[in-house]
Amino acid sequence: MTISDVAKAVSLTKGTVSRALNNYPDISASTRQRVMAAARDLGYTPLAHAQAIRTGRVRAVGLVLHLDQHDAQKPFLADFLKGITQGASAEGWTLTVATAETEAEATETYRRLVEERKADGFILPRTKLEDTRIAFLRDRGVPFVLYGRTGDPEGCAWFDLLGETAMEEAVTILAAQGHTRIGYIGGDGAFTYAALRLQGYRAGLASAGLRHDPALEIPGCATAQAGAAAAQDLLACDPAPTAIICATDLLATGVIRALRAAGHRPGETISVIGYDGAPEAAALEPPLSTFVVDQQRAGTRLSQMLIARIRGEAPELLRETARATYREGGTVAPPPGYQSEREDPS
Amino acid sequence: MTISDVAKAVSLTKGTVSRALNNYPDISASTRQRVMAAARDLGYTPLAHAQAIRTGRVRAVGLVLHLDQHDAQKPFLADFLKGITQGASAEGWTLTVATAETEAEATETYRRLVEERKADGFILPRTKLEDTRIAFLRDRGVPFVLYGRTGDPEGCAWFDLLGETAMEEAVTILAAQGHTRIGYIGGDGAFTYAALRLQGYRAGLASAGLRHDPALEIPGCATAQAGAAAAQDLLACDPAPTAIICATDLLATGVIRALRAAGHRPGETISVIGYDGAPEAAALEPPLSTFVVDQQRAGTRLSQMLIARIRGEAPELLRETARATYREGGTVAPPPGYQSEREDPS
DNA sequence: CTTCTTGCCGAAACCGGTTTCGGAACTGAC
DNA sequence: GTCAGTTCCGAAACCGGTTTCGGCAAGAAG
Repeated sequence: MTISDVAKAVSLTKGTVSRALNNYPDISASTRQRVMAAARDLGYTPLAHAQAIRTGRVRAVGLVLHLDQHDAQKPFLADFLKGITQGASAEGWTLTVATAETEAEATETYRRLVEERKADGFILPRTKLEDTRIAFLRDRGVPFVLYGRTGDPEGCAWFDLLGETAMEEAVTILAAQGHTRIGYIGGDGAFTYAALRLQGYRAGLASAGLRHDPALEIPGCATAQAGAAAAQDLLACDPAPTAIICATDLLATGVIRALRAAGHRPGETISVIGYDGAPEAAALEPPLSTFVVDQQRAGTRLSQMLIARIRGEAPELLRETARATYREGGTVAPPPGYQSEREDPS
Repeated sequence: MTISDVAKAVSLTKGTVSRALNNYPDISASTRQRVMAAARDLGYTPLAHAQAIRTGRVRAVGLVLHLDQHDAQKPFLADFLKGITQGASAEGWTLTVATAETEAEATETYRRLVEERKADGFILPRTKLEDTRIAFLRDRGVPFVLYGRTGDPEGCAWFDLLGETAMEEAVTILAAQGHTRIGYIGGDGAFTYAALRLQGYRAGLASAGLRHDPALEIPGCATAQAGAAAAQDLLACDPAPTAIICATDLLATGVIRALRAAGHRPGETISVIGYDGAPEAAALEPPLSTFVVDQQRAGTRLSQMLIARIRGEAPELLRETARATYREGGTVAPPPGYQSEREDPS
């Protein structure tokens, strides 16, 4: 069933049918109706690649997953993909997925997808402060949207969650419970989110009127093991923190394991707050108190924004942030022996 | 950089260049060398969609993820995708991903992908005994490969794991520890894997010389909650089972929660074996003893087989199975009070 | 020296769409 | 009644490849 078949059915030329279906203004309303009805009745759908040869658009968004061994993105991948495909298919677009392990392999993959034109643009997850992917795509003039922010935002569109706000809120929550020594275990500093969340932690301390002790701040942790080791270091401080904020739930799982091994009971003798809303952390006993990210919505917005970007929208107009919502688990409690000083207006 | 540019550079026509690059026999070796060198130097890569218009192939494998709320596939998705894309990209193919929540939406999605020709064939995960997707694609003559088996294998190619063998092995392992009353909690009966694993459980009982008690067999569980409820039912049996085999790790997490709530200590007072190798189950304390599935390899084989199928290989020649490997966690122990009757050759 | 192959490449059709261009028919103004 | 301006569609070029077909030239056979 080609466009020529439709043209024959309505006794028009394929060029006219094409213009009718694409809402060209030089087609009369009656003809347009007739063509559209015939196309529907005959079950005609244009071949995406046949259109692409002239329009240059394959109507596909690209996503290259960076799957090294410790990828914190894994648990949310299904929701994220669901969001992307929903946003894309609402516009008649599809999703092309590829994977890469190293940064070099990733660049090579982008290059291949661009040259073969398997995608019209890309969603870039896990952005870094200095990101070679951005440089590469910017250089080639390929549209892209960041999931996260980056060092040089020139010409970049993005969607991101305000991790810094969440970390600040975490400090506030813990301070309200009476904690004064709050530790922080941060993520890999190459990623933008890690820097922002660390800033948020510090801002939270400041606004809570708490002193910033560099010894309680352990950035640069990428794995659950690293989180566990960092937790041990924090426990060795004097005085030890009574609460620990983790930049990711992955770190938090390692932290909780280490705390248990050290004889602590998270949610009783010590408090822990994570970030992500990972299912692994929700399955713990007690469930981790954490900030839940709506990955599906992120995916949807990203694909919508990317399509807009490809259609010519200025990147400066495509910058959006959202907030993660705090989910009470069971790992937050007042510090041991703390007497809540209730407000007493009398 | 088009094929015409290459043709101009070597003073040939684009038809000749095309034939040279595609290894047609009527091109002299010297010319072929010259063309290929020029193409490489100029950085020429054919546009996939431009080729597709004549060849009818877009060189893309399709995958429609069935993401209802209780999708057991989520945790492995990253590995699975990694495998698929690696198998595909080795042949110069890519992966087109879509999602669907209901079966009707899935069919509609397949239809759209087929009509727009966004994929040349499909990998069908989570096969059912009676699968509407198979009927649909078979009817349309669209190539596909099953991840799992199905009721009517006519014209089907597949890759699958021998879940039945694993379940049989699970019984054997538990019987060797001295268990005689071994419960089984099975998955949703609509899926082929559920029926096969149940068969494997029964076969294991038979070969271990254990009586099959229907009361210890609770099939049709889809969620962790259902698993927890089933565990409570099993504990209410008289005598209660001393070990429980779960068709999936998802069920096992619910089972273990219920067992704990009932005062049991998995790995001491009761034994549990799962299946899948899910990270959530590995994060438990103690880690779940389970059968680990190499999802990445499954993905790789599936994409390789699908490409072969699309190239014309007979489906009967594309049927392959693999085995899940048992991973000792910490949830298996002899039944309480059981004295191991050691082999005593004296 | 013919004639028949064979090897090798050019020319052109083709795939299924989109887009440009030009002209016929109709309209309205004078 | 003429003429300019619209409206609307046909014709054909075009996108970037692939594939078919035919023919020229060189080599082999007689």
